[in-house]
Amino acid sequence: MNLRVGFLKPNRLWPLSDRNEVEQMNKITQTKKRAAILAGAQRVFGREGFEGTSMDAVAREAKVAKPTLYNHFRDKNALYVAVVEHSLTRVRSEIVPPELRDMTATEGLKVITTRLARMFGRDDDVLRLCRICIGGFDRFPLATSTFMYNGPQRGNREVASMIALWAGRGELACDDHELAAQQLGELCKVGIFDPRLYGSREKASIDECHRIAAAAYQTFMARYGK
Amino acid sequence: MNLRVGFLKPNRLWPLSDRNEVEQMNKITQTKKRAAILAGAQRVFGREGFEGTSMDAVAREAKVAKPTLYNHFRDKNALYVAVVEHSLTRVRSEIVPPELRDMTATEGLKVITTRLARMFGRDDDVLRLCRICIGGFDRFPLATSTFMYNGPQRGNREVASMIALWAGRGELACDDHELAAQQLGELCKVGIFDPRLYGSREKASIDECHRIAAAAYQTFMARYGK
DNA sequence: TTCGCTCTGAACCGTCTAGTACAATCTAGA
DNA sequence: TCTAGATTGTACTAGACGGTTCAGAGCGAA
Repeated sequence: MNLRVGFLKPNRLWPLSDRNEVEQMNKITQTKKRAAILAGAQRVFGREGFEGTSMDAVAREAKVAKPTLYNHFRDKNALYVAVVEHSLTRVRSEIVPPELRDMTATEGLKVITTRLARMFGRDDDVLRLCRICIGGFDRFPLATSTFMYNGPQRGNREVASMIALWAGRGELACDDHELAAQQLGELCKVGIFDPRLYGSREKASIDECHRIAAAAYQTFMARYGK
Repeated sequence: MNLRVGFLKPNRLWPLSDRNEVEQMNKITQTKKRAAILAGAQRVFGREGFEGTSMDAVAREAKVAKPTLYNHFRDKNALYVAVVEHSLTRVRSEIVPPELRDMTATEGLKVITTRLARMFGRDDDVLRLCRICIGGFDRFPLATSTFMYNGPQRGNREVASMIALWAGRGELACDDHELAAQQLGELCKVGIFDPRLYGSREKASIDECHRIAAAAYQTFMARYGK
């Protein structure tokens, strides 16, 4: 792949700054195009991996002309990183909503396990994002570590802080909150995430997600409940 | 990529059958070369993915001339599938050894969790194989489903049958052996497998594997122990 | 309408890569 | 030593792909 940075034409969009107000007139169309490109690229990258994805394929999937791609993103690498970041912001869908702090451990953990199982079993964006990051860890270590930090680790920290809260209230018996949170997360993947990751099964049904969530809850409470 | 099947020269090796006895004289060298190619290809595929891997790179890694690659494997696809199969046979390293049947649940589960955690935290071949299969699920569904069937699913079945055995002896309280086995497996990944898969951490230390195994054991026994 | 901008489709360039051809060299048995 | 087959290095072909160029079309604002 040619990594040479092309000549920066002044009308290119990617700096996205230093634009006078007149240029805002087509902004809506532009952001629409940008969104279409990101969505299309996310699908193709998730399916084919970084090297397997051609810019022509992205253009086709996004129903956009190829120069438009390069009008919005400097090159394939930039598009890739943008896809990771974009997917991440969409995925950051509160596993731990604020109202959880007012719930008891038994109530709150039911909410958390249900949300987690549903994410692992049914969210296609999460799946694609994971595939993309696994495939790109070698070429884009920064994007991958951003994903790890803002994705799984952030989720774990949030769950761990809830567990700490409940433990502090005497509702759970747990020393290592971090470990407990990770165990809870893994328990919610059982049978519904890995097979999807390897492409060998379809999206789980809502019932199945509930079943897995309930099993995770039971096991977790057997260990850390009071 | 050109998928056209090339002309089959009669001295090509890949049918690996219909060979007269005289041809066996160089068999040792051949199998050595073949092994070198598979090992090298496994490394490169695991690092770079299918599309990111060039046959020249494999030849370089395996310290072999490019035509030798094609002397052993019809094309890149065949090499890829062979790598998956080969890694699988190596990886099929008894998580559930036969002597487990004579152990009690507490003893046996300690063995199983230790082996699982060690595999997830330290085995590079397993890691590469997972990456390869995740990256190739779309192009090689058969290879991936073979991997799922002979890898994770087979492991789960073996663990589940042991759990059933112990439950039958009254040492565990467990109805859904399959689910329990899957939960045990996931618990042994906690914090040591996913980060490696995403390339964001190194191999776990033996101590850390033991810690994770012990935590998995405790949680599992809290739920299913008597 | 004109101005300024983006989008489009197609053609194009340079590079990389899968796979092949070939002639020379090596290896092991007879 | 002879021989058959495997290996090697190099050079080649055909096609795919990243990225660019260009002329023209669409569109909102003044």
